[in-house]
Amino acid sequence: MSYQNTNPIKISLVEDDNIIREGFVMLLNENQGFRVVSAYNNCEDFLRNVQTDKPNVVLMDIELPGMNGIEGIERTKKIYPHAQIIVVTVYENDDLVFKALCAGAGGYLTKNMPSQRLIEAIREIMGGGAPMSTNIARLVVASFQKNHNSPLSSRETEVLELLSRGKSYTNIAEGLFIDKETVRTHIKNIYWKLEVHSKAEAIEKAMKEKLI
Amino acid sequence: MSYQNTNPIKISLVEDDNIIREGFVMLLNENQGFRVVSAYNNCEDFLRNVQTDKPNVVLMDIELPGMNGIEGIERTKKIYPHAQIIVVTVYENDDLVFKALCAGAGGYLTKNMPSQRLIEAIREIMGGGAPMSTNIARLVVASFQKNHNSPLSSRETEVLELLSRGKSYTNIAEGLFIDKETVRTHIKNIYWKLEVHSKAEAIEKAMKEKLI
DNA sequence: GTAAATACACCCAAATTGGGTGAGATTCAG
DNA sequence: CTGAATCTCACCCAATTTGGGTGTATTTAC
Repeated sequence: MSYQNTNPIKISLVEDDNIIREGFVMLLNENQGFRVVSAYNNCEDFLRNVQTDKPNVVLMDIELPGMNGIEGIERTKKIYPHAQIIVVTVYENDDLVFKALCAGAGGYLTKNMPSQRLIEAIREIMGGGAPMSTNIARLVVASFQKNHNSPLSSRETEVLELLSRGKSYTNIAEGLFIDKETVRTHIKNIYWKLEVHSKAEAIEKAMKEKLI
Repeated sequence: MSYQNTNPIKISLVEDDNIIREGFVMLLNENQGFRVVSAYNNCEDFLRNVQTDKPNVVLMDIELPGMNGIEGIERTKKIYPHAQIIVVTVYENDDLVFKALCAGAGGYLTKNMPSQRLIEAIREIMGGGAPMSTNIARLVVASFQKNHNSPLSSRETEVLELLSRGKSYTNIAEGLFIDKETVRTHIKNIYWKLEVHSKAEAIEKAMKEKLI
């Protein structure tokens, strides 16, 4: 599949650093397959024009004057969901990564990448992928992994899992084909092991320690 | 960083197809930086030897005779957590991908990749990354994204979010600095909008439709 | 064979939940 | 500017849920 012989990929940039922004414009426009249709130093201006710019891909910074990038991603997805958004930032902070992805980012790159990586990333996201820097990919995958040293038995974990989905003791008992009293015993033991005294505390602690 | 001048990366294979397994062995051993220390056609044999094989990286198939790969990943992580596990399979099924990652896989490749991608992936995972096929990465990232056409208002979403963490009405009211009665009203409206009649149903539906 | 895990029983009181109905204040789009 | 949606609070009621206590029996794993 070659993009050279078809319509160029339309790109919008949102980046407040003039040097970097202009650098990206030049880098991308050099490439036959790409066309930078707009470049802004803030989200507000970008959002006002996104529906006329109609970009295929948006490269979005996070730290911006005025509205931040996370909010910007959310709003973009609301008014022009067709756009694929790649975050390009210096921040490798866990929290920010997940917030960006939850808000609708389709990729996440850190600025210390070689510039060629940017080109690849745009091709990747247009080809149905989700370009991420090495460390980001690891962060994302690690977020799925459970704690392999759980103090809870597998049955207890099962019970807590159902409890965390809002099920009542009765519900859980039915789901596991055991008596409600047995569920209660399990939950008492879970509370004792986790040193908590309520559903909410148990779920919070279990989430934090990746037990469920 | 060159692996050629240091200790080779030790690799174990778990793959029941003889042709593919032997193909991987040859491909990897051709490479100076790698050494295949063992290759099995089932998980059971692998698990018996992993502590003596001491692989850095394990390439694991999912569909296997006897114990399946997901179970295999879990057990491997229990008895030899040091190993980095890359799933190599034909299955691109959502459920399987997430189960594998939850179980402890650090990467996920589909078998239709060019063989060179396997080499890259092993280097990637040893370098702190999480190698994934294009479609898999998209699946994983998409799993974070919320539905941008939620029928719920932002306040209602906030309430449902707290409810899904096991909080009681009282808890939620305190957390949002509003009255318990207001929380009740929100929840009644949530139930009406989602056409459900209980906490568990609301959470289930909200999760399914990615409202929270 | 001992410890952990799993399962069940009964007591009790406080808290939670779901449903109904109504209503004032604010915000936002047409 | 107006009407719809949202956010806020109030009071009624009954059934269910929850957390804590204590005790027991069977199975499983090391």
